[in-house]
Amino acid sequence: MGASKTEHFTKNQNEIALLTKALGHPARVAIMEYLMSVNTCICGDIVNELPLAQPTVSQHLKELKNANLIKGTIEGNAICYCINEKSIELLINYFSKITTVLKNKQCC
Amino acid sequence: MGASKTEHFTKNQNEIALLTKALGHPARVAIMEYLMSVNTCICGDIVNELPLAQPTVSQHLKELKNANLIKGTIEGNAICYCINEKSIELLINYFSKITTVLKNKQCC
DNA sequence: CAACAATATCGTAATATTGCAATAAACAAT
DNA sequence: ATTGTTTATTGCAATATTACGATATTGTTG
Repeated sequence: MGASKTEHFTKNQNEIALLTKALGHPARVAIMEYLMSVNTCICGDIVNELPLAQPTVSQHLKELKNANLIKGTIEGNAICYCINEKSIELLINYFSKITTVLKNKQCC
Repeated sequence: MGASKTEHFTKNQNEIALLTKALGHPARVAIMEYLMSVNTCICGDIVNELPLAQPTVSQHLKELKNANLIKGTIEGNAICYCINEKSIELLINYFSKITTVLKNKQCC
């Protein structure tokens, strides 16, 4: 069918899936890394950094913003993007919880 | 076109994207959480825990295994699955690196 | 070996994603 | 007001994902 049965899963499971899905594309990982690499918010020139056409980059940015992984504020003509630290921390907490639980197991 | 231009991105970017993409579905997050919730490897009955048909679950397990997020070893008739701690740690390290870098910025 | 149990694979339909050309929208600057 | 710059939206083609019924595979047990 192709449509995810999101209604069968918990709110938290859907939230984690939304975040990780948004990161689940090399172009979007590259965007995050570029936002990370420069020492301020990025106003413009994200497109020039990627091997993709402008509409494609715009679409990827939209998805990242939709998942709350980045924030974008209009700065005159351009738009300033930067990483939403809270989402990254949420992911770190989630994965840390997993490893903590796994520490108390001895299999595999 | 629908095909990701993976060849334009770095090996690491593709690796992170592969891992996060594999997690980017609530059913697969639920599988991870179930593997985490019980105190041993799971032999069988993952299907009963999910609101999805057996072939669908099998497919999701295949994708998680493909991304190296879980390990599966044949145990007689059943298959023992458990989380691959290394991949989780890889993700924690990656996201931790991001927050560390962000700490040295003052924008947004 | 036949019957059963647990997983995997195949085939297929419904839907989603990816990518881009063309175009629009919003603002800046001359 | 016209021109240029930056970002978003639309429309569409190619491909990928999701889900599951039917069937195959593999190992267990009587």
